[in-house]
Amino acid sequence: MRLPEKPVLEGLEATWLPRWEASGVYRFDRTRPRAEVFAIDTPPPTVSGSLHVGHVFSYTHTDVIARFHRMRGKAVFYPMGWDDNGLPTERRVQNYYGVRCDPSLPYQPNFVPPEKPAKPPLSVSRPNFIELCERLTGEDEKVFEHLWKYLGLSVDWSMTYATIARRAQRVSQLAFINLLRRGLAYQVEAPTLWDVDFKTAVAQAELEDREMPGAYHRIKFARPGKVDGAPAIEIETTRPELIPACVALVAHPDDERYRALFGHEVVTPLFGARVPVKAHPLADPEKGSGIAMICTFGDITDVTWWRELNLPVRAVIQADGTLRDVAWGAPGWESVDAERAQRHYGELAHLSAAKARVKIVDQLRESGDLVGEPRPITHAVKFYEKGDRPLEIITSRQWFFKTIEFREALLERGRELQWHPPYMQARYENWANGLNGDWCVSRQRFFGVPFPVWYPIDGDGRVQHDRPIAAGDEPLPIDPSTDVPDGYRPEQRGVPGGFAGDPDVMDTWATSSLSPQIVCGWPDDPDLMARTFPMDLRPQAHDIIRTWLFDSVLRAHLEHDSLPWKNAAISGWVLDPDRKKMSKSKGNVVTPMALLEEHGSDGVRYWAASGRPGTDTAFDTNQMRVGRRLAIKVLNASKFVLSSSPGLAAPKPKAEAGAITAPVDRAMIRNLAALVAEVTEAFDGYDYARVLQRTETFFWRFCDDYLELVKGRRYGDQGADAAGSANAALTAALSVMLRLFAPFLPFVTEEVWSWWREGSIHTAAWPTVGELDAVVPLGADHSVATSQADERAYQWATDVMFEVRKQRSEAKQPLKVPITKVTVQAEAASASLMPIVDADLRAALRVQAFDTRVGEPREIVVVGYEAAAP
RNA sequence: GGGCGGUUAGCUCAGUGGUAGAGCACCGGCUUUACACGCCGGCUGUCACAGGUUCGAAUCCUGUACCGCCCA
Repeated sequence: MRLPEKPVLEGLEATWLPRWEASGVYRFDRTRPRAEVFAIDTPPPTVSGSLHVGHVFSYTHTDVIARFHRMRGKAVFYPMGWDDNGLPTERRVQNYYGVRCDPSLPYQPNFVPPEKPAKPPLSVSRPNFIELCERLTGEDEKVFEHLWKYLGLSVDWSMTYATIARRAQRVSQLAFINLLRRGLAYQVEAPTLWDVDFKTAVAQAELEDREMPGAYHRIKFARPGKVDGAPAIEIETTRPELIPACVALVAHPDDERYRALFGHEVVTPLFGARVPVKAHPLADPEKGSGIAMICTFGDITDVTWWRELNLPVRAVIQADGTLRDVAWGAPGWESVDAERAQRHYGELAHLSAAKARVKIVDQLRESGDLVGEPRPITHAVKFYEKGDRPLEIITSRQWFFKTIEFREALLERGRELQWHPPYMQARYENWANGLNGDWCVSRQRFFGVPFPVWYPIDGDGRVQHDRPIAAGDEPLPIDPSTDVPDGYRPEQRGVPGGFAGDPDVMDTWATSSLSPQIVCGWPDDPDLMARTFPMDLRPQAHDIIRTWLFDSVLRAHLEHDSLPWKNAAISGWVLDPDRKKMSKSKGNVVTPMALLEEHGSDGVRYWAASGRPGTDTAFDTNQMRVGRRLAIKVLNASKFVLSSSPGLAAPKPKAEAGAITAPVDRAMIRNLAALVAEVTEAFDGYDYARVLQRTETFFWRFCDDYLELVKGRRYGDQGADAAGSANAALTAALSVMLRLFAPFLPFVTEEVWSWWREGSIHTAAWPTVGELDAVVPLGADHSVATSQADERAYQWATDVMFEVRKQRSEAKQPLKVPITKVTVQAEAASASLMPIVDADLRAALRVQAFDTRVGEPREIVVVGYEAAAP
């Protein structure tokens, strides 16, 4: 045993990280059967950003659980992933290098990116762009890995994956092909949510509502045939620029005001298009004038009306968000006055929706079709969560995964899953019940997993999207923009009679939702799959229940007819002192590395692990200081327990431990056994915060009360046997408490363990009640009566300590001044305990004598202090 | 508008029917032979509000207010 003279926390990370790496304590043992494995589906952080304190928070929760199961003897399967796939990486690369992707350019083999971001942005080919993405994410991943290791995550770094790497692409494409074969993946030309800046389709899961200023415009629709005198129909709309896209008006079937109009036609203002008036229950009689214009497409209700009422398409918004050219009078664009329509529309074409709105309001005002003035309102507008302008609905060809028809089965899967905390399941149910369409999985972007399909090109040069040529399983992953389908030659690409690759990439969630399959080796490593899948735990934050969690459940349900994991542990967020979510955009994010260096990894982990599952937690450096103090206390208390003769300059190993015979020692050990039972159960229920809190409380009382009480005795005041009992109890308790703390404070506990034990504490066995029972000698001592008597003695001793300490404090007497006498009056049951603890108390409190008598009420009085030396 | 969570000491939070708790902060004391990054002690409350159930409610029920989140 080698005890440091002055143990310190500083440098423990630098000491232990390389040793853990060298000894492979966190390496997954893949020879173990499924029952002995604990498999964790770790969230791959987005590499394009930077890790913030929220990541430190939630990843610590997972690590604490992983360490608990490792100590319980499980082979912990704990890989880390990097989410480098998709739009965030694209954006970061564009900004970092000052480039933009132009898919029409050829690949430049020796391309060197500009040292400083180019202005204006440099156009590069798609392969060059992807190289830059991989290069930058590679650098980011190194920084991330260093932080994770420094934090002490017990990840097996030999199993790291990336969501854009070949393995993830292969899994993603294989799963897609399987769905395609089963008819569960399909493509269709349909109105789809569309971001006009990113120029891509987006899914329902990526929407968010934002409160935006807008205005109701009251607009007249004329009734043909009754040119004069007949009252015009007035509708209200927030999007008057879509009047040229109007295909009908709609009112509620029961609305008396409009019932007579159903089946008749009205004429759009400015453009003179004849449109029918329809009835549909979704029309809200309370809203505006009770009759609405249906455009193709202003919002998702328009899509519903269009589909259910079998209306034609008259689309004006194009992919970039501007109004396209329209030839009024041509088929589909009939007008009662095509020339007038063209004149008005000509002023709108090529304007953005927002600018067209301003223009058309002028036109309506001039033509007299605007009733009154626009009425400003605030309303919820749908945005792509990463977007800057409102979503449009654009008709395009997109890939979908069937989702809606599995709604009930997915709800059942949600009920099958164990949620921690349980109420998070409501988020899942809420989302599943609110789904209004299948999952749109194609994205019109560059950096992502391509769809492994091509299309034949017919003799006239038309791409035959309804006859996709799917890649076979074996060559996957493939890139249809460079690879060639079976039966074709490269030079046939893009020519009549040849083929064309699918140009889109998959929604990143379509790949991320396969993280269990990616890490568990599906389908290429069935042996690993059998040992790890379905996994034990999915840890994640609650904001991505509707995306990552839901999609993962869907994919496992479709591919394996099972849940992907048994448990979902949902972390809360880190809130700043104003109770707002910490985020980069608010500028309130703290650099994690600086925190770890200032407070120590153990200190930061203590703060994180204090946040209960699912609960949002305030960012609180004070808690990190508390954690740091706890770690220091562990060092010092351990040194005391393990040393003897502390008066000597160099501590020596303590005397041999003996049989635990002193009642207070037995009581402490039994209390610790009760703690072990309680916290083990809490850990099994994923309530790590309770484990930490209970263990901490016990430990601190152990230091302040038990340690002080037995200090004199363990140095031999009462003879060798009495010292042996104290030393045995101290040592056993230390061993157990260190292991209870090990998942939370991996550095300091490993340091102390290394002073006196072989091997890593992190592969040591989790403490059991049985091992503590075993250190107290078996026999009559184990009777309930003896246990209770021991506990009363311990309790009585702490009561006396408290009272005497209080009086000494009130008398402002230094501890070194001996108390000459303490008179004690107590009920017989307590007074009779005095002989058992008398010697311990006299040493701990510097009391020369206790004068005890039976009586009530209980009174403990310090009679006097020895006169201080002159 | 619907749903979920929260509201306890100045701050951060425990506390699932039985005398309101911890840490931090604050005040006083103590260089004590593991630790001054420490130790001992003290102060601190309309448990958001209003009803109800109960012998008894921070805890269970109903409603209200406010905060946060999810979904429309």
